[in-house]
Amino acid sequence: MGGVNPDALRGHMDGLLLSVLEHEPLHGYAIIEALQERSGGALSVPTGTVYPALRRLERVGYLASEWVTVGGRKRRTYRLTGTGRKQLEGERSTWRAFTNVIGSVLEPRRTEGHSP
Amino acid sequence: MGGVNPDALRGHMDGLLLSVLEHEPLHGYAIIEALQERSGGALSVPTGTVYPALRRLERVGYLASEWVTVGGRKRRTYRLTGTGRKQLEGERSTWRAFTNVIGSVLEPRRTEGHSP
DNA sequence: TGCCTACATATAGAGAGCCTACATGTAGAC
DNA sequence: GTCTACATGTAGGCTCTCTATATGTAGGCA
Repeated sequence: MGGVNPDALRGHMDGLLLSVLEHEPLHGYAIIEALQERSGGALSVPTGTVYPALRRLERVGYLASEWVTVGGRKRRTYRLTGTGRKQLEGERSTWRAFTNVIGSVLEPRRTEGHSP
Repeated sequence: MGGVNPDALRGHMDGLLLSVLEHEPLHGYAIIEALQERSGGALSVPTGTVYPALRRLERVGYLASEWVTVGGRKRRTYRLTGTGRKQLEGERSTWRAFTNVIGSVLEPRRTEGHSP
């Protein structure tokens, strides 16, 4: 449990972050919780990964952020931009292609398949 | 063609290499071709990735190698060891878990159906 | 009052592995 | 003799993720 190999996460973090922001803006801390919840507890992404990644995604224009104060606490709330939304679509089709490619090599007999 | 994001490959290379060696020993160059063939041309893994990776896998005991001369050409031929075979099993179940986790976050509640 | 936990953001530095680019060499075709 | 395919290998760079640390607020509780 909680056991996703960090190396394997490489290159998929962006899609995960964009995905949890698809329907509502969230701040970093809430994003981490959302990832954990959506994955059934399997994803525990440390703050040192998430905060820099969010800034990077904002820098390239996929996200936009603003400071919001709630109950005396300051939160930097991120939302998807238009290009971010397009990028999310791209991440999803890339993901499907990726799983097909790796799957075809790793488990040659299985042409398709998602669940056991 | 050749369109798998290098970053995404991180942490999956081992499984791919072990997998193509499952049923027969191969040398590095042939492994690269096998990866390309099995993936339908999508995987073009450069020599600078494969050769060091094979050495690493040998160092940790998943592979064993020997020099073979064929038609005047020297090949270092790799084969799976016993632990390598076990590791391959591990890589496969890790892969299934990984796709489930990422998939659950990236494409929530879409288990079937296939809309464009 | 002081302490602890949960909430919340951020950065520095390390680590690892995949890539580009280059170096080296043989065999066979033309 | 030159070119392509075959074949292996290393050096150095890049980038992302992680660990560890720093900072600060709010609320419960003894």
